[in-house]
Amino acid sequence: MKRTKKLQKVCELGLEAVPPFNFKYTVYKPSHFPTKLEDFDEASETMYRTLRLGQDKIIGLKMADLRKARGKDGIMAEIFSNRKLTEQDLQMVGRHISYAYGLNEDIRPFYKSVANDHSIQGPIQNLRGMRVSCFENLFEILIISSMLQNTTVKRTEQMMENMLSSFGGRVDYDGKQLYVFYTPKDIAQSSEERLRELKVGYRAKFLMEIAKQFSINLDLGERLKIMEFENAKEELMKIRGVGPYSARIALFQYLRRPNEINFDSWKRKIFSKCFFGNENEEVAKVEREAKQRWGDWMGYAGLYVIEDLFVRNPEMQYWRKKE
DNA sequence: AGCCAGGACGGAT
DNA sequence: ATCCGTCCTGGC
Repeated sequence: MKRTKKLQKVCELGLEAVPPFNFKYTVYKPSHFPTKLEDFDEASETMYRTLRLGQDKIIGLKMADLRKARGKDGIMAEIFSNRKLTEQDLQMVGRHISYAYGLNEDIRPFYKSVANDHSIQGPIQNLRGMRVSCFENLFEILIISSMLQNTTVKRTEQMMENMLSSFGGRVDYDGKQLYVFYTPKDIAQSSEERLRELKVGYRAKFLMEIAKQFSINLDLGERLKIMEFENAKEELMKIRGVGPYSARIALFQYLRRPNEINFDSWKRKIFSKCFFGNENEEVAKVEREAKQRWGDWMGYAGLYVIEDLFVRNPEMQYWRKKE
């Protein structure tokens, strides 16, 4: 059991976003299964989230709407840490937040491109300014994708919690206790048998391989960011344990490619119902229809539909856990 | 008890 | 190119 680290407040960082910007639903996605890596406080509309900087610096963030503080679109981030931070460190934190939440992306071309599709206008009105969020690095998002594979969300949550409580760091700041994601080395130094005890099943082997890859290949994520999407997809699928499903998650979330979406079991049902009025249409048909309506913005449109559904029906979380 | 769902792989076709 | 058995766990 790792000791809890107390973090002290270092400073604040105001990060502007290209308008329109929806703070709440950019930093907080109701459809995402909860982990103790972050905590969204509904009452104060504040997002707490941890981040690792290099080997030994741990960051705790407390993020709020920049509009409240300065009347501008963006994020006001209070930064907590276990170490003294240099100017360069702060720049890295700022860049991470900006990229993770797509603050510099202009999403108006998306709205324009789907203006003729009636079915998406409600979600766009309700969530206007929402972007894809991916606070994870490539290693982390691939671990999460692996745990989403071939199982139910309920079990994914269990696997995440088991792995985080065994290998993750623990921090305490501003009255919140959160985990910090483990590093590739933390896993690589462990063993497949140990992972199996944490109920990750046959994934143990894959998780171990991914961890070993990333403990050698530290900048794979950055390399993929400057590649063509199709080449990046190929590179991702060279990693054992990463197939089309996981690659798509990484492409959509981490690389921010706007047309990627997996019509997995529960999304297939939702979109089948949405397009055809019944839950039973097959994946290929659902995918064809989505492509037809939303073209290259298929992933983004899907995100708006799903998040809107979860915002309006909080009980969706419980429905999905069974799927 | 046995059977199934959920991705990825690897071997067979 | 497509199909099939296998990996693992929890739920029926």
